[in-house]
Amino acid sequence: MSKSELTLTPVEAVACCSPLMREPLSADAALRISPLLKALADPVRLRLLSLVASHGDGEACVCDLQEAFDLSQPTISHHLKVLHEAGLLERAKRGVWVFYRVRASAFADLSALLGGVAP
Amino acid sequence: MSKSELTLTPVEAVACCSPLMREPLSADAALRISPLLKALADPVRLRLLSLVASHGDGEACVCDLQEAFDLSQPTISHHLKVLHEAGLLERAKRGVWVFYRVRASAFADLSALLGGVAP
DNA sequence: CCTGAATATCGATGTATGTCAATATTGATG
DNA sequence: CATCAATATTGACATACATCGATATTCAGG
Repeated sequence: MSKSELTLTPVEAVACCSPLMREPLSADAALRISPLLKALADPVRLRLLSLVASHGDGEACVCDLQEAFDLSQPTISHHLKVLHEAGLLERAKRGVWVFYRVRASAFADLSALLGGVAP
Repeated sequence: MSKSELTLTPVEAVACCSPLMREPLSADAALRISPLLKALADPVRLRLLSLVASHGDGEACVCDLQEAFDLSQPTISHHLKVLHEAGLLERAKRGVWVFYRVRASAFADLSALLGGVAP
């Protein structure tokens, strides 16, 4: 599929919003932002994200991540997909391995939205 | 049930954690933090929070909030309860009315967790 | 090519969650 | 105290989601 201008990842949808605390969020904006928070709002995904982010070189192979959990391989794969589709993780396939990397800007945007530190 | 010292609201559980990006989140910490994000991860609750925060005086009556939604009264009441139990909103009953107010520190903590702007 | 390893997808299942209508509770007021 | 208005609780229902086992896909080596 091509990436049209109309399909934003949840992360992209957040970047353009004034902080939550300054003015009422439109119903539309809320609908675009909530999937990003849903993606974050799971203990396994929080740890996955944190593991990737704090891994050497900011990149981690799926095989590195599985070991940290007592969950099946499909389950980990599912969670990584959710994080990727939300725009929080980048995917890179090298040989048989798949490496994930955190999209740093995602967290700056989220932090701006929530923290409300006005520019 | 009484509120013992051992039961923290999700917000209280976040305050003590180093940023997501610096070191791997423990399974335990992830379990304590995720309910807070779950509370946020709903479009209605995002708007409720934003409405309360941006309302005059930082405080809003339930009656003010209902009008903004095309949802039943019990549904709004339910969402406000979720936000309150997560530690994101304070409740104050005055007469027949109930007023909600944002717990400002909650967002500072969240922002610190996600943004990773180390102190 | 065939095999094995790494990852993804599929289908099923139990549990959590958003929503509503009905009802309960609480407080102000006649 | 009887009543009405504001909010909360309950019970029911449909949908979403986390998880698993089984299977498919993709790639490297022999």
